[in-house]
Amino acid sequence: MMSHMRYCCLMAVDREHVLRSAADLLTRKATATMDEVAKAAGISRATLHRQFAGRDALVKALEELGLRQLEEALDRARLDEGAASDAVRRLVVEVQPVAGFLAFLVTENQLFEGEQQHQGWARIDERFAVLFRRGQEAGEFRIDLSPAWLTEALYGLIGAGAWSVQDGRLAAKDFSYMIVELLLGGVRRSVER
Amino acid sequence: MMSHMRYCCLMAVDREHVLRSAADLLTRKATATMDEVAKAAGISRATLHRQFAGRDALVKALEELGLRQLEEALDRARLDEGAASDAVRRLVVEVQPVAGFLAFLVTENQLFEGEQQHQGWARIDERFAVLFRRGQEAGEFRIDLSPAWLTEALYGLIGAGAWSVQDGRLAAKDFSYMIVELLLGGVRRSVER
DNA sequence: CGCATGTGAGACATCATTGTCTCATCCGCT
DNA sequence: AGCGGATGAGACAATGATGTCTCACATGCG
Repeated sequence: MMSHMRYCCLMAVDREHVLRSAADLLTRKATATMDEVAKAAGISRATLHRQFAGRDALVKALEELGLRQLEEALDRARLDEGAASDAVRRLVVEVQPVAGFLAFLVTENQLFEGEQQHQGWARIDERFAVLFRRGQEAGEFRIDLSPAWLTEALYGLIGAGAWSVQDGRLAAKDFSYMIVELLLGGVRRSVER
Repeated sequence: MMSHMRYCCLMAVDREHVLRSAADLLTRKATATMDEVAKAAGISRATLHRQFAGRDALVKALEELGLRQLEEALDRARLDEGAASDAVRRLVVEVQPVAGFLAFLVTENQLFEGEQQHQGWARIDERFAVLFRRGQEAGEFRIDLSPAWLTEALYGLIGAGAWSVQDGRLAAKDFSYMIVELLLGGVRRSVER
């Protein structure tokens, strides 16, 4: 099988592109139809159904790809090296390309009503929290804001950033600066800056 | 008309309660059925349909009430009085009761596909931005983070907070502290604290 | 008590979405 | 040119949501 690695128009690439546009669309309009998702991706509904059995399969694939890419971004950010502040900076930079995915996943993850919290998500939560805890123990971060809250807050900021970029209210090149500076330093002017 | 102000079980109150539970539910599960919305509010689907012609009417009412309550919260916060930092603090405190609404509105507001951005929303945006600009001009806030971004970021933080409280990851009493401290001071320890 | 109003439960037709199918077409490859 | 694989367009039934209806019941009021 797979004797020909040449693809007709696009193939493995297409799958990712489809998921990317689906995430973009579903982030804004969670009730979007399969037909709308297909059109947003520039393919027909038939092809969409060939790649993903149904809406559930699409969302699951969306989660898997998003979580995987997010984990890869965290790997690249080397969260356990150097100063925690710098690690946060690297983290946001690496996360930017997947920020759309992250925004979607954050809003959609509790969609799993009674089921257990997707464990892949818990792992990512933990990696964020570990970083913040490390910064606290190193005396670099304040200790009156819990790692769990900082994790949620960073999700929120990244989502807001992705959102703003998508709407043209924020230049993509300012994405990481705006997020990191606000998260680390806050809005208040301080003498040490 | 309206000769009897006595209500059977609840009436005007009920409407608000319905909208409140609808916001809570739809924030978590945007694809929720009218039937689910009705059950979440503790009423029958028939009654829900009597109060709101359909899903669109429900969402529109949701927006109107949410925006109105949000504006009222901003009024109470007296954003133009005293130090900008204190105004931010009052703002978050006043917004907390409507944070669920706000989280819903933020995610759902672009649901209006081609139509114009709901103008009521633009007004609220502006009030936030004015506050941040005032803080900057007073030398209280740093000037390298644009008021527009700070507005979006605060939405994100409030949403994350509402979200965390709803899931029990954050105590309701810590809501405003966690948000305000992070927004104003950031996570980095600084000498002036 | 009798009436009016609002409600819950359910039946029902209608509509939209979904999932599956077929068929014509296009493109890369041999 | 001929072939294989993938696609787009559309038909189709099945499913689910929606909107409207009726009826029985409860509650407040005169």
